[in-house]
Amino acid sequence: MRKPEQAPAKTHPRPRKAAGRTASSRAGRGRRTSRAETAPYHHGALRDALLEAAERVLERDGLPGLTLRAVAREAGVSHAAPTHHFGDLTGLVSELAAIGFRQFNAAMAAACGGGELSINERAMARAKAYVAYAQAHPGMYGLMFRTERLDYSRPSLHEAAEASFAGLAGAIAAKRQEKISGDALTLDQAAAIARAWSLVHGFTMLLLDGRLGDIVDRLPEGCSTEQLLDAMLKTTVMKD
Amino acid sequence: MRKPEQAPAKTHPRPRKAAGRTASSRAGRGRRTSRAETAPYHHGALRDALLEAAERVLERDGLPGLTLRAVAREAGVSHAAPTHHFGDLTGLVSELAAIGFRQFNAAMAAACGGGELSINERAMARAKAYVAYAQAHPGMYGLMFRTERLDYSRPSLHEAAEASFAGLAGAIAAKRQEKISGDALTLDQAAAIARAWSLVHGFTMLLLDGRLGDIVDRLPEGCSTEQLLDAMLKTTVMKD
DNA sequence: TGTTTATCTTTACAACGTAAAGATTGTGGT
DNA sequence: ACCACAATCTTTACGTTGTAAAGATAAACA
Repeated sequence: MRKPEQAPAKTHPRPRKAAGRTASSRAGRGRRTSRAETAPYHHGALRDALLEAAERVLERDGLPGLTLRAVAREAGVSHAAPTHHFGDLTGLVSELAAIGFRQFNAAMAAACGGGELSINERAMARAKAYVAYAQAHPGMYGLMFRTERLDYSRPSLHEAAEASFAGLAGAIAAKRQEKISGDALTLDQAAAIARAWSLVHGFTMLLLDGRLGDIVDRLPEGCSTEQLLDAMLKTTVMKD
Repeated sequence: MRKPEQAPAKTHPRPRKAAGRTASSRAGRGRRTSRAETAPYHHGALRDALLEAAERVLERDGLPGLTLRAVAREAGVSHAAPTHHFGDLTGLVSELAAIGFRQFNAAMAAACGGGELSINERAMARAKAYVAYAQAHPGMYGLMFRTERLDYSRPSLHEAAEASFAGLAGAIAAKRQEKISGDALTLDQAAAIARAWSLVHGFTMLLLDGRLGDIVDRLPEGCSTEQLLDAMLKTTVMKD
């Protein structure tokens, strides 16, 4: 009864057999203490478990490996279980992206720290945290910024992504010592925001795609990508 | 027997039966044994026809619609025909991306024009051509810059992409009135190149993803994205 | 002319997303 | 306590995709 799934995966995808999951599923029906390690018919917190499994699959196998069935295997449930919680692949991916945006925002907020940093130092710290998050979680960052399968009409995703934008705009406003009136921008303000975001986002994308490799390889001895980022930002960030 | 191909298309994809296909005589060879109406078994120039079909499919249906079978349908051949010419989907996509890079480079070179522009004007023209190409061919641009399924070990793709980088680096060098010694860069030079590329690339990606919508909507009356790009570049491009 | 080779088609298979129906368990009403 | 109902998870099924392999056809070549 359990055989049609978890097939050998003969072609190109990573075999990467699911580790555990052997004697678990059909074991105890009688006792229902909800503390047992055995997987009962009702998981109890499958939705969160699926999202965690999805993040593992994403960072391990990359975006093309992030499939509904792979996530279900990773979580140890039937291949159709995710559908019930997320509707379809777009739903799962969008909820995962929302988590990513929250992590991302938290990382940048933490980098800004308390009040012991100057405005300029905070802007630099935020930019570095931006790139650092993407390097630490390339799968997540790719999911958030390069997938067409995101449904921004989902409140959780829309909200988390909006917070990301608001944080950026707020930082720019603080640097210019202006207050942004939520509904209107001058051309200069808009250009400053677009410039900062485009610069950091573009650098991150090119870096993750390995397209800056040609540049990094030609740097003087001992120069890292962080120094490159630093040098790149120094003239631009300082002048807004 | 079953007729698994070409009939159903029940869900979203377009049926779009092969239309023309009569003018496939296409000379090229000494012998024209091709019947006037019926398609000859041997196409004659299927490789190029597939690439053109792929570009049509891409711009019409987007990246997710660009499948081997869809391209074969568009070209009016069997679903396995592309495999013979490109090996696999990565091969087809990579060759198409190479074409995209060549179009892209040609567009930027044309925008720089002859010698009637100043160095700064040429840099601006190049940046605007960059964004304009992406807006005119969003599918192609997405294919070139956001797909993981590219095989840069293919000479055609590697070469075309390399030319893109060389053109950019050359433009920066011209602006700084330096000559770049192909094998080494100072940190300042590298930062200038990374800055220009990141800025334009990031802006383009955010624009195509609709993530600048919040900014554009808050612009003063009658401000277009071109003006935003202009304002964004003006301070930065001018100072390198 | 006959053979060989390149090109295209047919057939086949595993993986995928998704819909629908069945099985199991938690929950609320009486 | 009991039972109907709803939520959760599994099975089954279908159409899609990429890709391998074998068959058919036309061009090239001896």
